[in-house]
Amino acid sequence: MLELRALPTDCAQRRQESVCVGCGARAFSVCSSLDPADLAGLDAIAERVSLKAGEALIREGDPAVHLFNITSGSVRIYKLLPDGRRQITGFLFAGDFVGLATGEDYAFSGEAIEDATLCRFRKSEYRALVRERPRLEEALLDRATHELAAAQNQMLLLGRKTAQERIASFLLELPSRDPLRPQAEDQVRLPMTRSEIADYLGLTIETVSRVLTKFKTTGVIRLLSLSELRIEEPERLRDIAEGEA
Amino acid sequence: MLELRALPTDCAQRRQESVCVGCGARAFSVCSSLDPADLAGLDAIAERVSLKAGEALIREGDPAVHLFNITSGSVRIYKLLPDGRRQITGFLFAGDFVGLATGEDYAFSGEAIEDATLCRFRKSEYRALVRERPRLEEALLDRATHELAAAQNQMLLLGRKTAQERIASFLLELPSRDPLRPQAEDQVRLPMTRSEIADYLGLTIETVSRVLTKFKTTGVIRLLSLSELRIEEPERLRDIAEGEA
DNA sequence: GGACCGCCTTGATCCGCGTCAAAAGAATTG
DNA sequence: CAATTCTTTTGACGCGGATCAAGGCGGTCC
Repeated sequence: MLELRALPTDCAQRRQESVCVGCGARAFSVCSSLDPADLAGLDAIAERVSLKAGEALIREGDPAVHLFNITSGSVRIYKLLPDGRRQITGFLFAGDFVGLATGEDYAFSGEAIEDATLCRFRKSEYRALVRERPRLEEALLDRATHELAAAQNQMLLLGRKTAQERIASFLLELPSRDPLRPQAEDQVRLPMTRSEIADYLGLTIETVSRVLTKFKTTGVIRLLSLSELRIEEPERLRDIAEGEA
Repeated sequence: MLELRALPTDCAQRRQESVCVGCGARAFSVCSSLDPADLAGLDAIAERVSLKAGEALIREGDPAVHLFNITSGSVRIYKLLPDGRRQITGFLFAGDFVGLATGEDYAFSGEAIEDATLCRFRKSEYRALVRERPRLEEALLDRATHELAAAQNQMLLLGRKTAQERIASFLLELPSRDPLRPQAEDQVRLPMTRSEIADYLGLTIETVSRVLTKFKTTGVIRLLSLSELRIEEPERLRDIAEGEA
């Protein structure tokens, strides 16, 4: 199947272009570094996948055969300890690449938080393509670099910040994440549950809930609904996030 | 100076080759992916630097002008909160690359733990070189990938493991880190202080000390000196690290 | 609309690890 | 080698956040 698609027939070309060219997430993804000609090459090996909320994308320990680009929705990636303790290592949105930190086997699991659509690539084919497209490789390295910096911030958060500081940091970082839903900086959408926030911040749901309540009663934020809030005093929240309060 | 060195004169060539070709850390670093011809190009832009224990390499917030390859010794990289809380995000050894997770400015500080030697590159020159050497870029992406996987493990550790589990994990990961001092898997050298271990694991020095004492009294490890220990029961330590004890 | 169910909030209690304090080693210096 | 200083160990105590336990609040499904 895949080999057929890669044939440079008019039909295949047209069919494929219609996918990537019209992709709403292209501008935010590594694909943006490909010119139209290269894009066809990507198209040729891309499969579209859609997931319902909660469905798994990859499972820790499985052989890493696929890589993904998220085109809409959101995804959580996480690691588990044998007794079930979970650490969510990232929330990913449209444009994000899944599978960078991957060797032979997946080192983490990934599931859709909300309904999501993705582009799926065979790792072997993707690597071959990357090797011929220096700009794509550069874009991947760039992304890896950003993720490493983000990971270091998260280590600082997990290792040294209090519960209040963690949640303040989280609320400030989130709104800038989903490019398909650009929102005012002080408007925060929480597509994930309290339990997921807790597992991302190294806390329990009770603590997350309590701190949010405290932020609410002190007027720093306002809860519009369970999954929507607004930052009333960004200054104070920033101070809290950096431990200056 | 650098321009001069890059001139392809016989003299410069010889002088440069003598550095990289004889480099004891080459086999473990990204440089290993360069063939002898390319190595000369790297030589041309490399400066050798040596640091005494405690000296700073880069400082968080400074413009990121240099990148480094460690050729001997060890380095700590860390981030600080305004009030001085420190999170060490990594210990680096010979062959490790410093500056991957770097944008315009350094996002972390780096200091030598022990006396160390490094190769220093101007970021702009290094990037230019990388662009012409796909294999080097590939090697960098590979390294970034591994560091990302390691970062996710560290997030799991910081977010969800107990003090005992953290220290057990740490003791198991360390011996494999310094390629210039290959040691039996059960022999662990600790070039860093308790305070640095604590700041790496999100604990206090007191807790680190107490847990090590406990491991000692229960016979899991034996302290040979302050900075040298031996794992007596690797099995049990592995169980503890994964929360199965 | 009522009953169920999953998620979230709130309260009471507990405990692992941080904090504070002091003593015991190591390392460094003159 | 004595004196100083820094690091590590050990002990007593306290607190932030986990755990345990209800209760509230939407949703969804008959």
